[in-house]
Amino acid sequence: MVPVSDGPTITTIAERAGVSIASVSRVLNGLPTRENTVRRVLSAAEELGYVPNSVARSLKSRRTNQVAFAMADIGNPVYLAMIREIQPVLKAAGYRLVLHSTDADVADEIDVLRGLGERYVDGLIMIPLRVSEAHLKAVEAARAPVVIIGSVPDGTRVDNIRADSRTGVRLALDHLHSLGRRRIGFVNGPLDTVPGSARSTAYAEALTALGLPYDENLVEIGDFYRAEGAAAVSRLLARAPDLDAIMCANDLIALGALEVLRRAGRRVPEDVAVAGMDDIDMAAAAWPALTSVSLGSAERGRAAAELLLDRLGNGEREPRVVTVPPRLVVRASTAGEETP
Amino acid sequence: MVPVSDGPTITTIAERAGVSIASVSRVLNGLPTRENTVRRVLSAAEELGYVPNSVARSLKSRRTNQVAFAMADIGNPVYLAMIREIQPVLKAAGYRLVLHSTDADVADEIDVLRGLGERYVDGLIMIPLRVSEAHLKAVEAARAPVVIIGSVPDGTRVDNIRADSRTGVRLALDHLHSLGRRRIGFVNGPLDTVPGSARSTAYAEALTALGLPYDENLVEIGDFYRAEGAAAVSRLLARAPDLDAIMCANDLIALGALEVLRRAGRRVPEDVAVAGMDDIDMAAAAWPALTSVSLGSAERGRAAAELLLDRLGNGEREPRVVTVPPRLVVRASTAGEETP
DNA sequence: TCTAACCCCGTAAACGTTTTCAGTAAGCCT
DNA sequence: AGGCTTACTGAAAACGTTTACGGGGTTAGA
Repeated sequence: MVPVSDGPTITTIAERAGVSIASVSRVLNGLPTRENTVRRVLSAAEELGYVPNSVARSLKSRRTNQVAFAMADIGNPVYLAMIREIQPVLKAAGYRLVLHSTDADVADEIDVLRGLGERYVDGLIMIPLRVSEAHLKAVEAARAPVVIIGSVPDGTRVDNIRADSRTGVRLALDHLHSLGRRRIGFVNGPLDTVPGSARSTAYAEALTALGLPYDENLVEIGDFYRAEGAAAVSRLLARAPDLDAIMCANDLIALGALEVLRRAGRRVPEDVAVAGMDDIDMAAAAWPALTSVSLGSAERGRAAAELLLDRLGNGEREPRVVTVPPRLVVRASTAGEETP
Repeated sequence: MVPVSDGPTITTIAERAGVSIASVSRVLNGLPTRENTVRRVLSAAEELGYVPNSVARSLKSRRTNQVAFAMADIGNPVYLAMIREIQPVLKAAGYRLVLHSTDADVADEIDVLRGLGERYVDGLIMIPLRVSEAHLKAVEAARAPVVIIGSVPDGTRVDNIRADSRTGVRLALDHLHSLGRRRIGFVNGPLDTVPGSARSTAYAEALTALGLPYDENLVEIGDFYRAEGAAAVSRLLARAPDLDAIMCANDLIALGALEVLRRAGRRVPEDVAVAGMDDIDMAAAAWPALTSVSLGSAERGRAAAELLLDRLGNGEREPRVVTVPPRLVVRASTAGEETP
């Protein structure tokens, strides 16, 4: 466990096997070599417990076999679901995963992008919570392939994975409407975030499509976490006590909503139906189990990894945009039969 | 975004500034240099948008500024809690985090350890689910500092972070006992895992200490996941319908237990009290909120990171063992007043 | 004016690989 | 047997840094 003196290198092997380092390299890389040489080199390598130095290899080959993933916060189950898909895909392709948690700090995210110049990774998958001009500039200037999860302006020259939260919100609201709900509240996260703004627009549009009025009293802004979500739901309940459903911009908020409603003595779904978004693992484990719109976190993660690998194999192709369709997962919090 | 022709190197800068690469390097590293040279180099670097190549730097300096974290499965909330602590500590010290998910596969874990020879990281934090002879051998032979989270045999020459699940189980059982529970079931994960075996012993010991008999019918083995845990709880309920409490070897199992009990029409905690271990985020969000023994995942993560950093600064000190004390977090699932 | 001391700077080696290029030995054909 | 091809090998360069070493210029002291 204590750092060993100094590991063997191909030079050590070459000396012991009585050949040149070139031959050693060839043998180790499976290039055609005389049987006898192969044997000598391999046994020397074996005896010495040789392990190739990946740093030296990277310097020469200009590839690190590492890919970075940058997100706001590993604690967020959505990002976690993505990592769970990304990791095996990369691993299968021989890449290691380097993790960056940026706390949604723009400067930090730009740093990551500029850091690509250091060449410690071959590519980057990034999921910025907010997308600024600075981001776009940095992305275009990046020294390695980048895949962005989360919509960027059309025309940005970057591989892009998108969720379709517009359709997603629409699915949920249609569902609530079909259950007879007409006073449907909406609890969102910050409007200056990518998901926040998209879902805000989507809510308004869906109401219009359903012929329901947009009532400011039915909308509340908090943050994408449980505690903040719960607080926002409390405010919403106070302002619009007559609501019969709450659409939450993500599942963490929805979990907070369940808690608040329970404390307030409102039955879910009888009195108030609750729907979330993202379909995180916890949604199924909640009680009542949470109806949620899956935005395909896992699929987006996988798609991002695949897109990046593809790009790493072919640097010159045109940027691609992949949109992952949403899917409504109906559970007890809207359509439940169970009562406590 | 498309890979740029070829980034500037110190050679490029040297040419433009009309100095040698040595001077460039000196300036960039802040070594004493004539004012005039400094200015020329810095402005050349600026104009060229120079970013140092970390691979070349690593090759020379023999440090990568990367640390690996290897665990069975990123999906597990316990490991996640650890990562959340480890990441910022490492980041503050200038290290990047490389993630390995091993699926608890021994061969895979050994691979990670042997991979240290490739020198792509300066150190490793590993949390093996099972600890075999092969592990210990590989750890002792590792070419870079290693910190193991999870007990290893005394005397193993490796920095080691331990939870104290013995005391943890004891805390929970004392608590249940003090609430008047006497038929306390136990749902565990596989006995050949580090936590599984520790908690199994601890359960038996705690019963003895409390003067309660060990009843085989009260013990069931499943796996450390919700679904498997739920199945195990079902079997347990069938075998011992008279139990009045269930101690679960982790919170995922406990969440499964809540579900099964609810379906079975048993009230929690009135009919059956439920306690878990690990105190994952979800425990507080469950309903009823889950009593859980915190084994200090966050603290263990942080301690591991700090121990590794310390070791990276001082390779020769004696291995250290840090034990993080458990803490009982009482919530509604054992001591709740609320009823549905 | 000469020497000593000092300060910068450039040359070159080194880190551990991969890869090009040229050379040698062996085998084959005529 | 001599020339040609083939098959393998070794020397050396290269990847982009850091750093030991020594040389050259300047300044100060004698």
